[in-house]
Amino acid sequence: MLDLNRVGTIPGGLTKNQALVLEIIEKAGKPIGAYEILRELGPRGIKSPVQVYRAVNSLIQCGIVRKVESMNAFVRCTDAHPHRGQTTILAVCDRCGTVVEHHDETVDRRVAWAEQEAF
Amino acid sequence: MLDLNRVGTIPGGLTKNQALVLEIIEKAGKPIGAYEILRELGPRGIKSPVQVYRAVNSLIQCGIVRKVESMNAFVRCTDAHPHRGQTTILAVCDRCGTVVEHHDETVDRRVAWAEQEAF
DNA sequence: ACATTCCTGTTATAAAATAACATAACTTTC
DNA sequence: GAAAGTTATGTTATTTTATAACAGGAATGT
Ligand SMILES: [Zn+2]
Ligand SMILES: [Zn+2]
Ligand SMILES: [Zn+2]
Ligand SMILES: [Zn+2]
Repeated sequence: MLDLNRVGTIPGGLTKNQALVLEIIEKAGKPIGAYEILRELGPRGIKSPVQVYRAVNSLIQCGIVRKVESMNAFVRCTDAHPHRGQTTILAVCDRCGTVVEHHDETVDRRVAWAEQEAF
Repeated sequence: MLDLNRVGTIPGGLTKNQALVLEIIEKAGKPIGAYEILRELGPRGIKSPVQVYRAVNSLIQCGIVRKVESMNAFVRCTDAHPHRGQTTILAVCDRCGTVVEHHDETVDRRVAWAEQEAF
């Protein structure tokens, strides 16, 4: 499971727990915290935070989920794309909480310098 | 204390605790967590997390300290500038942890759209 | 079958942040 | 200067977020 060659695709090759967590994140439609995911999945057998965190981290590795650092929450990526090399900006709506992901090439150039300097 | 008209200036008008916390953040020279600040200031009378968080939040309001969300840590702003209206990018060095703050006008333009849409 | 690797479950603990309440200090206003 | 209002402080307890450590189970390749 967790095929790194299929980064960004909507995979059928997800683990049971990974699929469960992804389902909840998608259903939410906006950033959702790990413990809220846990509550939602309690009735379906997920009983501890580690299980959620493991699944979420796998999904992030896959490139289909992002962490919104400022909210300690996780959100589904809208389209299939690799997060490696391409810098992204997350815009979070103050009202409804919806997230729009920008793939800003200008920022890429700006950050390129930083990467040269090992940032 | 905490004069919002003097945002971004190196103020003499800081509270005792605010001054203590700022001193530690400055001495660190890189992002430092609230609980590490607490440990450093224990010998000087700061005994609880709330005290640190209160001071740090005030300093952020003043615009002289920033939170690095991805690290749960706080860093001194290198130069005096308002954080309102001007979007900034924080580049964190993988090796030494030093932070460089970019004031990217291009990003400003990009985000302007988002603000129009109430993001 | 055997070794390897990855996913799983469980318990306990760490790390980060806030809630709630009481007191002290500093300003205004009269 | 006394009363009232505001802001900073101290203290205790609790919540929220995240990881450590260990044991068992399922898949995969040889
Ligand atoms: Zn994405
Ligand atoms: Zn909205
Ligand atoms: Zn700054
Ligand atoms: Zn460096």
